[in-house]
Amino acid sequence: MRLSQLFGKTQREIPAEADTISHQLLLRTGMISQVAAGVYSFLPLGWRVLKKIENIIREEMDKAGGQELGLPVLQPLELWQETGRDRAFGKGLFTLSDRRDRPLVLGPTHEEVLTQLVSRYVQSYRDLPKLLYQIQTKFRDEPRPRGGLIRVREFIMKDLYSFDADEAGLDESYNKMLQAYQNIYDRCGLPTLLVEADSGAIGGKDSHEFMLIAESGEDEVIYCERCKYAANVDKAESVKEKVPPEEPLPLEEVATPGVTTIEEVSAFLNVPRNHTLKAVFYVADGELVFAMIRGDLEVNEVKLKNALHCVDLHMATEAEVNQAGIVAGSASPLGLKGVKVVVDESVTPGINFVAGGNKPDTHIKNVNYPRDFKADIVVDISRARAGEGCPRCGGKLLSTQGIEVGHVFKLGTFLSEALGAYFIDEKGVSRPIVMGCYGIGLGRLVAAAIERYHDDKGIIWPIPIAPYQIYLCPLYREGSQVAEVAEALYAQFEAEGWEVLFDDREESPGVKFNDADLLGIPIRVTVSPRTLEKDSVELKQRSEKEAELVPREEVITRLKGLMAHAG
RNA sequence: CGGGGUGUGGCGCAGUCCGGUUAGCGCGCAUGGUUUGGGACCAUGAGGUCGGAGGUUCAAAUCCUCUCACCCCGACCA
Repeated sequence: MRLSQLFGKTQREIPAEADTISHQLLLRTGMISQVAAGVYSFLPLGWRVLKKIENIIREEMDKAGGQELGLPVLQPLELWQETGRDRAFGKGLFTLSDRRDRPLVLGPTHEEVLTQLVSRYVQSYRDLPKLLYQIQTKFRDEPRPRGGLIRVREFIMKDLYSFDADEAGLDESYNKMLQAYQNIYDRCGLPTLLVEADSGAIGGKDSHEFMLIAESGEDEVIYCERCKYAANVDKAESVKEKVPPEEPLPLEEVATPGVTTIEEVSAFLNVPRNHTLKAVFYVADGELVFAMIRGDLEVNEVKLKNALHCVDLHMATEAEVNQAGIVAGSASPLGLKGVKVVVDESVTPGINFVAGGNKPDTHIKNVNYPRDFKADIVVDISRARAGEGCPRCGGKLLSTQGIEVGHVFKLGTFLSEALGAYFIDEKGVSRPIVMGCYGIGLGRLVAAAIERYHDDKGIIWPIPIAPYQIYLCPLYREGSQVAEVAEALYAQFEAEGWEVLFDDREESPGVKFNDADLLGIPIRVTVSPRTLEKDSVELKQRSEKEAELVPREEVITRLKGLMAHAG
């Protein structure tokens, strides 16, 4: 491709909209252009990167036994009502009506349509297993799109769905996909971490995410420094600091004027924070919930949501709390009525806790479970933190930020049951198909790659996903052979099957070099009067500091080496 | 949805508080010329309903009201 002909050009200045590095670079390089919040056009350069990734994904899906198909974006809302997932998605679902006022949705994912399709073609265990996938545009009305391609409302996604006869089959499909995903990231040159993930209120038993570790990542990952344990903080478990049980003492009311926070209680009464009880109020699907946790810990809302099996969960407002006759800041589990009580496991050992008195300026000492209060649910609802113990090996947990670049789920049978996707097994018994689903957002992967591979000059593409592999950079001067040599090299490179961005513009060296760096093309080949004096060209890898002079007759060999090395 | 911010040629910004003639600067773009190893220089030129609607005024980018869009933080988020 001749750069002079390319649609799109680089920008010197950082667009004001962009805060994240990948967003800035995507805009400056002319790879994407914004149309609306969370909606982007891809220009040729950006589209090429996307296609590279798409091809790698397609190859790995096929290799794993997947079959590609096409599914509609436009889907009847009715289908979503059958599985009840219209409620689960809520406002995230883009909806519209046709001319006859039939409600439709723009598919945010395709389990419903595909499961329905599969139910028409799969009747026997002999028709299973099946791995079916699509690479298509999906729509989700995110509350807040952000970070360029990191979180958008319209996006291209690869989704594979597995259909198996039983759990063992699902496990096998699941493992195949884990391997296929690993291959994809390896081939893209992107190191990822496999972490346990929350499957949401709807998911089945297992779920994993692939995380690209990056400071700008919006997810927190908890991992063990000793063993392989790694989990999204939403899901992560941890061994908390133990507090030795104590002999229960009688309850005692104490005056605590103006004291409300755990910090203040601890200081005022001179008790450690892990001897206090923290009360947090939530509203779960309209019902007030009282969550109780040790004072030094924090509530993990995802865990709480799962424990409650609710769709909507938010922290209660002071008004909502007061309405129930409870004093926020001095809330007590004692004598609570008409409120669901969820108690974290940290609270059950008999420790003489300090809890709220349920009237202003009062706390109660020596509160113990279950002597003094009852719980509707006792479960782990605590947030794991770095420094705590690994739930597997007891080692020390660490924390880092990551970008979610893949998510796989064991769905189970709830969808096949809802949509009537049954098959007849060997014994003639009708059973629901066991499902899994496996997604990768392509655009996000592009952004994640840039977050991972860039410097202050621009992008540094790994060769397999670079829009072009070679940046051919002639520095023209009248009366020199530069133009002829460059043209010859261009033809030669293309004949080798390499993808070449030929900077045939009449620009100054500075402009060309800076654009080459900004665009992040892995290998730069410079031809100038200076190099021709020595019958050479200059080779420079974007990832390396130093350039190198290479005799002309050796260029092809050297480049072959670089290409092979980079896979 | 709550909090904060921004809308002025393709991009980045000044001008708005305190209304006043042809709305300015840098980049980019066009033409001509001089340049050519890390974002060159000179000259000439094109390009703007000042987000939108309404209002105040002799006069509005500037003041008032309403509204829209986008960004950031939070809530939210398969």
